[in-house]
Amino acid sequence: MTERKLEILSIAQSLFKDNGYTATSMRDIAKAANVEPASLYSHINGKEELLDTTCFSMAEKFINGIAEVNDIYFDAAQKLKMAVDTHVGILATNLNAAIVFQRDWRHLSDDRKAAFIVLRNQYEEGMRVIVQNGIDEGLFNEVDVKFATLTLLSSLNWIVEWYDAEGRLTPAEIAENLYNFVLTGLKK
Amino acid sequence: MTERKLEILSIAQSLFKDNGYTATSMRDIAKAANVEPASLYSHINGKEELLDTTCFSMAEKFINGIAEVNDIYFDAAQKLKMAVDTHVGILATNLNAAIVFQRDWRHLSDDRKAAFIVLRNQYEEGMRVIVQNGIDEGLFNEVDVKFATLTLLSSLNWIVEWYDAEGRLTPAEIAENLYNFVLTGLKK
DNA sequence: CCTACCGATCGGTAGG
DNA sequence: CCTACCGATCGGTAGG
Repeated sequence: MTERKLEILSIAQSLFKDNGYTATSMRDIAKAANVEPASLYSHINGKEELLDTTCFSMAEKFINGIAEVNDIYFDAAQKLKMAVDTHVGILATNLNAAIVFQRDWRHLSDDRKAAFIVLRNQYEEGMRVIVQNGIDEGLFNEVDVKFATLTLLSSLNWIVEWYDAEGRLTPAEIAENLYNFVLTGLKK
Repeated sequence: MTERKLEILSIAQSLFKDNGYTATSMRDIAKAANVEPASLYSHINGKEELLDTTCFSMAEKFINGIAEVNDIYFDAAQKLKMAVDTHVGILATNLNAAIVFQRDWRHLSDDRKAAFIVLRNQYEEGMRVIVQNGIDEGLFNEVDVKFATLTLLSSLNWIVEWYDAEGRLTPAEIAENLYNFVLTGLKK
């Protein structure tokens, strides 16, 4: 990927984040990139490529992250901490792309969408393994694994809705708060 | 609101849920309603009215729900249970509208969006009050209230992504699982 | 990276 | 609820 292509991708992600993929036109992207609309096509094949690259490059980061965590032989509590840390880190350092990845993958073409969902399920499965490990090791309560993992992931994913790089919490602090909350709950 | 208008609204919500507000055209809605596109305008003022009505009628349901909970003088744990129950109930019985409400409020016009955000903050504040009550009453740990409420709400909101009316869990069971999870966490 | 332009589709209106 | 139609905008191409 050339530098200019990366620039255009980054500009597009910022616009997609603000207005959504569908409501962002190639003319909007061109304007933000200070070129004529037609000029974009010497760098990219079309609008969907921008969405596709965003969704799949993010999916790859998440899958590599969870694979790394599950390759290391610590107990489930430590693995969970690492997974939460990694997840929050990826979101925080790729915030625009993360929002697009979460919100607009539905607008991929049918076959690409199917491929995306496979990766998404793969990641969720990696998380479920950690929760199941925790139960097997006697560290976690005997919760409904599917349900608990979904709830955990929802907390992780919602971060993009309020995370602010200039806010009072660093990604590491967010990850720690989240980990503690998921582990011990509200009850005194 | 006439019966036919409600029908059109319901059809629109179903299409918005599948393809998003922006990617759904008036022609799509007309086709699904078995009328010509121009005929829709004898029932509604325009496309945005469909989104507006959806977002604000859902917001109203949520705000009424939390107000009702906070008006009843039980302890924070019971209030939280009621709030979770109510929230899940509203999502489950208005699933299409709930998805649109969550995903597409960003496409409201600027002033309506501002009004919407006020209502949204009002609801979040209602939830924060419950969490704060719990801490004050010595029932909950001294968590970061803002953070905990956001995490709680994320779990509640994410339900729409996987809830299935024909699935194995009823809304009441989902609410109970969620409440238990948020209260006690994973750790044994 | 530009000028010039394409066919398709958009939300919406006039008038009945 | 329909026919007929509007101006605007869409993603993208031809050719340089």
